[in-house]
Amino acid sequence: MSHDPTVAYDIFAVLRAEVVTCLRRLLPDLADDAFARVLVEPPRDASHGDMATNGAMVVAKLAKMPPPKLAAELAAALAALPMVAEAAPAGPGFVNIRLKEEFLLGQVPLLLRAGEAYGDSTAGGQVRVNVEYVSANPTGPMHVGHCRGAVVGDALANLLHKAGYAVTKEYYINDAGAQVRALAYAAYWRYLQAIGTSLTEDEYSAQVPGGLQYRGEYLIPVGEALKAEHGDALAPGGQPVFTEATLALIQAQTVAAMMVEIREDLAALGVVHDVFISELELVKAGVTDKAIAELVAKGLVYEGVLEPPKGKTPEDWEPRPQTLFSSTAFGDDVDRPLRKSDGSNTYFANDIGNHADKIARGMQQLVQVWGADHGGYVKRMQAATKALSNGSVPLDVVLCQIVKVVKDGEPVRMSKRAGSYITLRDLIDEVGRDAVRFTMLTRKSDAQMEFDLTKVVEQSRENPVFYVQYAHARCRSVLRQADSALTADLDSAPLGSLQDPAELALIRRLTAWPRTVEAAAAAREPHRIAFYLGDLASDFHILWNRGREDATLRFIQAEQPESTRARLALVAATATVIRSGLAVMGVTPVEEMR
RNA sequence: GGACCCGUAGCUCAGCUGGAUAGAGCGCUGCCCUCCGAAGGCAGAGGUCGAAGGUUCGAAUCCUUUCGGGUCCGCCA
Repeated sequence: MSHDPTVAYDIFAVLRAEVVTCLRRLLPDLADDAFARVLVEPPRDASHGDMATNGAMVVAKLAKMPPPKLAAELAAALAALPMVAEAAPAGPGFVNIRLKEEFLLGQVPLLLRAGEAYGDSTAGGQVRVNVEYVSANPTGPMHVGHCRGAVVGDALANLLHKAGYAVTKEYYINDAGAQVRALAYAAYWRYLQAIGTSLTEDEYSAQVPGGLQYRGEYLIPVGEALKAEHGDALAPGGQPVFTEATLALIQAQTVAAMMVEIREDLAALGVVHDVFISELELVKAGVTDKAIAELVAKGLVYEGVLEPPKGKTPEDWEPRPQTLFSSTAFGDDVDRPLRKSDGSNTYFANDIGNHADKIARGMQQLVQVWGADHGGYVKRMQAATKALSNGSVPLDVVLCQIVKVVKDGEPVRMSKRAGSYITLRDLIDEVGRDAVRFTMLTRKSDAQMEFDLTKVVEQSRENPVFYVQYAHARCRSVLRQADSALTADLDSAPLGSLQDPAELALIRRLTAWPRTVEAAAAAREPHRIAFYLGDLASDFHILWNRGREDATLRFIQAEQPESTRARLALVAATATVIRSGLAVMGVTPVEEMR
């Protein structure tokens, strides 16, 4: 494999290519796909070397050779490579690889030249990926329930971008259903109050279909704004007029006001979407009808009667014919309704329009970040996407489990602003944006999480937010304290003096950053970045602590400018990778701890 | 009744898409600060990976069954 030796790259990918080349030469009769499962990874035990490959074991069967024998031959071939110091068969057929020191150390200057772009990958091939996340109903301020999805989605989008995908960050505004209509009624009430109505809240509520919802105070400014713009024209004499025109007008203005607020909340969290798509606009533009017509044309829509759910039958269940999409043809459990009994579209039908629109805009892969309560919705949407794209556009859904907010172990419930729940703003005000973002990524998204307001701001080893930030601050501190003559052009510093196991371990960790990015992106698991940074910080702190016991291991050595420069290069490289990782997470690196 | 997610050390969680003797932090036990980098550091104990089968050279990881927890199951989004 050829690669530009002046550009930083994933050395694991380089070695993997070499392993495959060697295997091909040893086994010329094997087909290419025989090597698909060949891996080159860091060994579990560092004493095994820098890398290990399962290549011999993976192809041994097809090659009709005992794995250890093939491993021995592979090791001999690998040992001849210029960057390899030693390659030896081990265990059931692994080959352990020890890299030449200059090759390993040589990664540091490449990394420094790449800067925060280190770890950028071409794996995505600039494939157009649409990542939709948050998509909270525009019916009120964002609350903590939206927070995890917002952070996970944003970090995932950043991650995919870094991995070489052409990413669109998207927000789908659910501004067409019964919920936003209920919102319009609620805003109407605040408007009536603003212009001075004789109605009581209960009297008004009695006139509203389904009763008055969304009673939080956050709609008061909307009522005031409606008054400022329309006077009492929307309710002459303070009496409500429930015409479609009036309600639609109020609804549009209220949704717009809520979206302003939601965008502000998101901005406070550092989340900025590229595209906001309106459900209502898609329906009006005929996108939704067209998408469903497409399904009809494919013979995937029919009138039918669904079986009641087994076990727990709803009280008011009545079998009735419905317009159904044949999602079972694509792996769903039952076919899904597209129309409500009043003839209007179900949420699912409109969401089909949403996904059709993404496909029509040329998206090649779709990612949805949803709350766990939407788990039952995954198969039907994947079915619809498959049908619409003839299987060419995959839809991945990342489900985020519930976050329980606690303080000192006690559940926290009430919001200062909105009464019934904790707003996103409350959370950010309490612990800060960076702590929120980092902490939301310290668990797999499909695992439940407890968010402890006390622990996430604690300055201790057990708080990963602090631990990683501290490592970066220490790096920066060292670089500030060093003589500026020593910190110039660190990418040309001779590094031969880096010999301590802790130093080499840190370098190995740094070289694992590109493959970490690729693997995390492939798995759609941004939490892996947080864990990698925790490991990297740990390696760095270990090295720092060694300097306490052994003064010769301190970074700045007054009498040793050359080894000082080598270490400063390593420190700068560490800071660079931490920043690179934090950038994916959307967390600001700090220069000092305060 | 069914679908999806989770179950790994006393606790909170990783485990790089099937690899070597299953890891980390906290907690626990024992050491280590006159001073030069202690918002700590070093070492140790602690596991039938919920259970039982299966697939294969090899399983915490894949399949089946089962037990516990969560989410959800036509006109909410």
